[in-house]
Amino acid sequence: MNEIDLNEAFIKDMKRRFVKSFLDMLILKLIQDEPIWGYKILKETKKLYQVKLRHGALYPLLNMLEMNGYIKSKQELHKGRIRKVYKITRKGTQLLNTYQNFLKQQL
Amino acid sequence: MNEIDLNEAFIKDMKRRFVKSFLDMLILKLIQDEPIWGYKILKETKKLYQVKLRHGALYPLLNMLEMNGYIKSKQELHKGRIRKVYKITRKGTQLLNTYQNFLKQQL
DNA sequence: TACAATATGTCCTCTTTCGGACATATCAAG
DNA sequence: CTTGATATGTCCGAAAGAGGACATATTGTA
Repeated sequence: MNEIDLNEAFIKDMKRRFVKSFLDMLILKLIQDEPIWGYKILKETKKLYQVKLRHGALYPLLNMLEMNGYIKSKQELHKGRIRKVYKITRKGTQLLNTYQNFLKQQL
Repeated sequence: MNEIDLNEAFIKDMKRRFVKSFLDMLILKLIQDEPIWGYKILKETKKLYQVKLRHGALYPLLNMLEMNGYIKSKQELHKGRIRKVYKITRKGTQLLNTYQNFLKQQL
């Protein structure tokens, strides 16, 4: 492995660590951008972040975020299937702001 | 728990997660600031970061960083006790730069 | 002379996390 | 009419990680 490959592997590892630790915040950020449902989050993250997000990890996480009042779901019927479309709450927005301020301090 | 306490608890949790995921980078940063040995790192982090860093976690980490060529140790005799004083290598400095650039992109 | 501090190291168990399997239902396309 | 996509959910065994114990040696202090 040359230096460039090592660097790419390192960045990939940083990404992996970051997603592992702050997945809930990244999901919250996605929901803040636009109301979205679980299945679409799976597709979006696959496309945008090259992150293998398991649905078995995502759905419990979304339910937890809602239980804590950071997001709020609304059932929408779309072509015979029920979607749980989430949008961020004021409490969720506040949390995300605190998170972003925290991150800035780490630089 | 009121809102302020919740926020403080959240920041504390973010800190915990960050240290958990990027401890090696934080240690590397400390070594970059000035050559330092393990025991002093334990004292410094306790004082500065309010992080309970176990020596049983730190020493293997330092050895791993040296094995990978990011830091280099030099044994120094101080009042009859041997200290392994570490300083950062060029490879280590490059790694830290990559890490910091990565972090900036996460904002 | 015993206890706290300095200094570095390993090891083993408990807990947490992860990845994949199991589960269910509808719809669209071949 | 079966397979793939959409959509959401639980569960469990394996792997990884954390925390504290074990280990050793010297120095400073009460």
